[in-house]
Amino acid sequence: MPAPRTGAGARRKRGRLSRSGDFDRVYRQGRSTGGREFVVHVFPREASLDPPRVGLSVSKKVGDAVTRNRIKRVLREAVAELEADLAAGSDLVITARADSVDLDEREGKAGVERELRALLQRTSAWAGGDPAAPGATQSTAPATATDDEQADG
RNA sequence: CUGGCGCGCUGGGCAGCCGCGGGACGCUCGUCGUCUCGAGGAAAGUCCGGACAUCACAGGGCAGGGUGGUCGGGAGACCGACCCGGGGAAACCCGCGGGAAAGUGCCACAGAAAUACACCGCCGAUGGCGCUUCGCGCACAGGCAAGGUUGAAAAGGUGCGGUAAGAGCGCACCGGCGUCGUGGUGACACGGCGGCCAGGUAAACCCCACCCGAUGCAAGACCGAGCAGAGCCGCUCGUAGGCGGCCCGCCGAGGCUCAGGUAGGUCGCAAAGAUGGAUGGUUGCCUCCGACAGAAUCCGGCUUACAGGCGCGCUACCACC
Repeated sequence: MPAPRTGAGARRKRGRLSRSGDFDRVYRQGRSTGGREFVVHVFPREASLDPPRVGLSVSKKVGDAVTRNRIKRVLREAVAELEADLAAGSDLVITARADSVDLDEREGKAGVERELRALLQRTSAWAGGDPAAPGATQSTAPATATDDEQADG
């Protein structure tokens, strides 16, 4: 019995969002904000001690396989720079839109990082930036927030 | 040299800093260290084939589908050489590929007629009629398919002979067909002879020869929560069981086993090898870095896309030296 547990635990990459169920939870129950190039969904989990997890979504609308790989790599580099700013225990999904290709061609990683930072600052406002009392705020806030976002988008 | 033609290679490099995935080794066992490997010629389209896997399957046939010049290789729808048709001065390039005398269908419009005809015509030798006598006239019987008309195409073409007019009826050459000979493994080529009877379409049905079981790594194999199911033990007589091994003490209504197999995991899976999916970011220099494009079970082939650069071979009409 111990063998599969350690094997699974060692394989799990930290800071990555996996499982389509996790994605669905972020989309359905999280809040979102978007710009011209990216959309960010955020969902605070209960266990706040875990490091934040980030998932990337780059659809075929963005471009062919080479283009999509490029966008994902630049996004990963940018996220690595901004990781310290992320609230612990939160899941977020970053979706690239078609205009992100132009941004990358013009400014590269620096432009992507700048846009992403702007979006994440907005999310940190409603995440409270306060990991001390996450359980109380999260139980009430997400339900209404989800409705607002769905109406907007 | 220049122009033309064919083939092959390459598909940014170097340096600094910061990163990512796999593997091996090491230890102070971790958010560790060292070493090492880490996208393509097409990774693409998924058009073929093979391996592998599960299911089906005595043998044979039908249906359905695929392939189609020859020879050699091969698992092949692939490759090489050759044959055939066309282009070029040449190197070379492009194209097609069993069978249309087994049968059926179709061939619009036009045209008299589309494998079959007689509209306009020609003749009227022979027979008939009239005049009349070795002949002439009529165009009734009949003969003809040369000429005209239509068309992409009218049952070989041109010429001479021949005839009443004509006709491969005869002859010469050409074309096609058959046959014989020679050369070639063969497709086929060349030559002799024969008689003239035969349109196209098979990516229309069809006929002939050969080949083909189905599904595809989300194949498939193993482990396996939870829920429900079956069996056994136990249910206040504080028992079964639990509190890390034992005793006391406490808690106590459930506990254990089973096959099946969901979520999930492992394997399949690799000298790149993931399973939200690594192979990157940034700075500087190289006068410029810029094409098409990102592995997902593996291996062949085909097809398609492609900036720039490099090399080799062949050819010589015209122009230049």
